[in-house]
Amino acid sequence: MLDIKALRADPEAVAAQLKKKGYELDVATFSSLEERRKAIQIDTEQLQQSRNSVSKQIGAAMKAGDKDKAAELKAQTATLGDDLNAAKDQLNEVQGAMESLLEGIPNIPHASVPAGKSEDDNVEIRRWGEPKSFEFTAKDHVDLGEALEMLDFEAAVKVTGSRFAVMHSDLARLHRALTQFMINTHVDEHGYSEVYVPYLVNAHSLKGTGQLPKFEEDLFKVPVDKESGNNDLYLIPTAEVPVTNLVRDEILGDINLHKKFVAHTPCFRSEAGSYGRDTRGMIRQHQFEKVELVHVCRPDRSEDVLEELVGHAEVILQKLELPYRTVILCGGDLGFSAHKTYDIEVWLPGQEKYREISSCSNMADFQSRRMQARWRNPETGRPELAHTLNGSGLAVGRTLVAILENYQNADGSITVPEALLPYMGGKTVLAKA
RNA sequence: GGAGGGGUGGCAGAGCGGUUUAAUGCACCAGUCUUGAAAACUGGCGUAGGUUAAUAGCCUACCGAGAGUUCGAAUCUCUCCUCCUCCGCCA
Repeated sequence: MLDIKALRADPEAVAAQLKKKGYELDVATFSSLEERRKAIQIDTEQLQQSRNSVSKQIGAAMKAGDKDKAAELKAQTATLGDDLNAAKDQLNEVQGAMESLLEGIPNIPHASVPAGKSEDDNVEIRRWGEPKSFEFTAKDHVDLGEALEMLDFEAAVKVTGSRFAVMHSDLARLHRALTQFMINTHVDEHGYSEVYVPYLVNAHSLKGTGQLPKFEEDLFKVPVDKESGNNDLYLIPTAEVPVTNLVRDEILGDINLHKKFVAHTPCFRSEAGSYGRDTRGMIRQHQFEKVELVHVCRPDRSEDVLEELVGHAEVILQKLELPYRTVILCGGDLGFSAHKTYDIEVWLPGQEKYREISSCSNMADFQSRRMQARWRNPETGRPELAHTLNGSGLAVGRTLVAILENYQNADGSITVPEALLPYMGGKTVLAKA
């Protein structure tokens, strides 16, 4: 959510910044709504004030035993109640309208975000590693995994449906090894605090991180009370939701506020609207594992923290010796809540393309404002909004895809990356039994 | 799943229809005293919104959440959430 005070002060300036994101802010609607809100709120509060004052006088009269005076004062309030209720209704309506308007406005992009409409306009920042040249025709992970009889999409269709996967034996172990390797690296070498969180969350949390109310169709909903639908839960689309919401409604006291969490969770996405995209293989699934990094920091640090965060994610690919490039997202490709985002794209020989494997974003105060995540600034002594950031470190399923395709051998076997050997119980190669 | 009891400021804890402007204690901050500290004493000490040049005043709201009764609700009623105790079931 944007700062309504900034919007009031200069809506045109905010609109100009949002334009970079391809979002047209309706300044006229905002301004007229704001004018109504102001008038109605002042009116309502004045009515409340007079009611409070009369009630107090009635109380005093009752106490003094002056029943006539009390009755007389009561008579005065005859229409006050109705007027007040009417005013309150109006106020609720206009405030509700203002809130939904605000909730629908995306975050403002950082000054360093390049202009552009789509992912084609993202700007490459750096490359690491050289795409390996094979002396044979490189296969994609589906052909490799199925030939090894370790990856089975048909079984997943039978058990559940499309966009799910079943993994067997050494491949399942490699998948698990990746998760352990990533978490250990972030905890032992990057100083993250490991956290285990629920995979089902309430609507309040999703509102805090910005998935609701706008993107409900991307989520899997789990009905709890079928009749009222009031307390329905949602499967998390990313650990960002439960982890970032740990600081919701908190005022953190740390003098140099900086929390770093790492969490491994499955992620569930309905992928509504992506029919036909990446239908082959494990690239786009309804369920996938992800190791997520979340930072909560003081506002003046978030720019630097974003650079640290991207670096931590990149280390995983470097240790796995997987070639990648890092891009900064252009305004048009930036997510709803993001202030600035770097994507890390890993080289996939099967597609001969760099594909997204991590997305690291500074949300600035956009999420904090929604969820009232604050810290006490020792310089002012007052609670101020913290900044939140998150990034994949990394998407486990896609990393597995990258390993299959980059570490494939001519006979269809897969060499285990050196960094994962300690987790593989002596296995050095994935080969057909 | 059944029975009962709770949710009040950073914490503990009173209040159970009307000067509540939420007592009191602890913690915290400032001051007095002191060479310094402690103790003692004095004062301060919530959050959000509105208005405003203002982080000055003033106003409004907030006692788990929402709705209701009332001139007036922390206090009464209803619904929900949540915690605790006991019983049952259970990885």
